[in-house]
Amino acid sequence: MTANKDKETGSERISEAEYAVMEALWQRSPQTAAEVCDTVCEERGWSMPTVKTLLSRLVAKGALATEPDGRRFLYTPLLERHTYVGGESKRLVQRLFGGRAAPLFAQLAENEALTEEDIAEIERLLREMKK
Amino acid sequence: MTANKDKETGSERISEAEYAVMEALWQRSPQTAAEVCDTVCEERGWSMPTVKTLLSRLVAKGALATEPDGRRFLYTPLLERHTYVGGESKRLVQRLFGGRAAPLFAQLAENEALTEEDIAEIERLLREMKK
DNA sequence: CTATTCAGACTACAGATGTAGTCATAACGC
DNA sequence: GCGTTATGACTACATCTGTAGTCTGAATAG
Repeated sequence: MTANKDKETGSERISEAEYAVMEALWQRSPQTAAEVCDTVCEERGWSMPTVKTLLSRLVAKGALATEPDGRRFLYTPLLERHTYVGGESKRLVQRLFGGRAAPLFAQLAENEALTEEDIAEIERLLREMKK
Repeated sequence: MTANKDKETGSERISEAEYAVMEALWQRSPQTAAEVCDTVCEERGWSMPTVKTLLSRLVAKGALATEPDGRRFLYTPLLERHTYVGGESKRLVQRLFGGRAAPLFAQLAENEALTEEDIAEIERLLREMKK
């Protein structure tokens, strides 16, 4: 997985369209191209060629693995959702908040992006962190 | 400023290179193109034409205003840093965390991206929010 | 066995982005 | 007033991203 990790932190990033495909496969994999399209094409307004392109690019980026199944491939993520999401979060914090999380939190609080459930959850996490 | 706000939330986004230019002008404005270059060119490895292009694109996007000063322009942000940063934060949360902030917080906590100062600050903010 | 199908491989193109070069001219300096 | 200069306007090109079309042939179906 080390090589895969390099891909994530290197210059090849997963684009937003590619992320939508990854999300579908994180939820359920392995899947064929047609199955992925069933999952995302209606909601994204894509057609099958689009999905196939994105899958192909993700394979080239090392984010997906392929397993032949008859004449088609079964696609499986090599890049974990957790890894991707963590990288993107950290990147935003570093890029816009000087690497500090508190200003981000303040920003979200100010935008009323924090629900009561969020607050309760964060408090619980803070308590755990103090142990 | 309403029109400007539309620009931010519309399809025209500020790219990363453009953001670097904005950051320089948020720190100090108005500035001329040459002054902006003095600020960012060495650190980014850019030359003057690059900065000029980015400034020009930002003006076209409505993020910067120009004021003639002799044969050159003084550039001033129309898009506030606060607005931009808030939009990007919200966008990440919506895109990767289903619109919920707590999972983002948990992610940052897990990545050891939270300093003790961050935690203290967040606790303070939580207390204020409960008033 | 044959006809059909479907999915990967390959291609296309527009727009966005990153980085930079060229040129004309109004402003500047002497 | 004249020569110089700096800067905006315009252009260039490579890469990335978004979206999709075409084609071939191996797998599939009958």
